[in-house]
Amino acid sequence: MAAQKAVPARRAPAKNKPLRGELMSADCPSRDVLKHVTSRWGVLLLVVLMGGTHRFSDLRRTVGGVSEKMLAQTLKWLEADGFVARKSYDTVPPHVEYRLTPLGEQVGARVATLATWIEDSLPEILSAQRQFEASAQAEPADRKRPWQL
Amino acid sequence: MAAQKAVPARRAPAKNKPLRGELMSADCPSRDVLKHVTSRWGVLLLVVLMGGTHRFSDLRRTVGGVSEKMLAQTLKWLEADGFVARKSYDTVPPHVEYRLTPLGEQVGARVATLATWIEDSLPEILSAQRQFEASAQAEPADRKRPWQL
DNA sequence: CGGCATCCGATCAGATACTG
DNA sequence: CAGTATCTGATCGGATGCCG
Repeated sequence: MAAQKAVPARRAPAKNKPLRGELMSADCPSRDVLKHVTSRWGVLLLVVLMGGTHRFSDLRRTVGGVSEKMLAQTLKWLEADGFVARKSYDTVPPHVEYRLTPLGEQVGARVATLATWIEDSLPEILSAQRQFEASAQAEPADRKRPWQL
Repeated sequence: MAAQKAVPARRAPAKNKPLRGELMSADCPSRDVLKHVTSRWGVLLLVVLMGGTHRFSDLRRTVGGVSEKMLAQTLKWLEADGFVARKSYDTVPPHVEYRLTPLGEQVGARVATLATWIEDSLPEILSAQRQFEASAQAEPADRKRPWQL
């Protein structure tokens, strides 16, 4: 006997939300895709590639701080997920180009929207951060710490 | 005096892109915000909180696989960035509620858009993954593939 | 209940060196 | 130029235990 219910059916739909939430399942395959897409360099790579085809070294130069290893690694993830197409010209000095697939352009657009919003809203965010820090030390709850942090 | 240029001015605008690209700077503060928002649990938390106010244990139960430590950690990041508001009722059994701030709702909406797209497109993505794996072993060495998109 | 502190293993990520 | 391989340090992230 399966001890547990066949389908836990992530609880009754309730009156709550519009969120499909299969993503909340921990074993949902979406998690892996999300991981690649939202990875440190995945986001930046998708944004850059929204601008068109780029070469390996090109990407390396454009995305500040990325190492060759992580660039290759992340490109492989995105390629395996079907978001990036890799084209290799068999010339003397190797020449490889990367571009988004149609699928990649769709996810890239959404990632770019997020990234752009953050950039545009950075002033507000930084302001909110300062406010938080200020009120954080303003209410140490019960003055348990005389010293600042 | 500053030995280096005051403002490297991330290169001429060129004819290139709509990408502001301050994000590509490696030392851009946006990177940190992006890191919190796109972190493993940050994404899921924002999506869940788009559905309204939730308690700590509530979130713990809803987001499959998250540990208390990471939940607390991620909530703190998001709170410090001004995306999440934490409200603590001083009752006997502690009662703490988390909800999105107006700023958080904006970033949350974009994150949710991305997450939703991935869920909806999962069939296509999985299909693309299989295609890749298939053609990957079909061209083990130097067999160039006419990359079909 | 809602945390925080600690220990510890797993994974990430960078520097370096080497290959086609 | 475009990677791959390896070694190592940093960080992530989970389990446990304690406190308010």
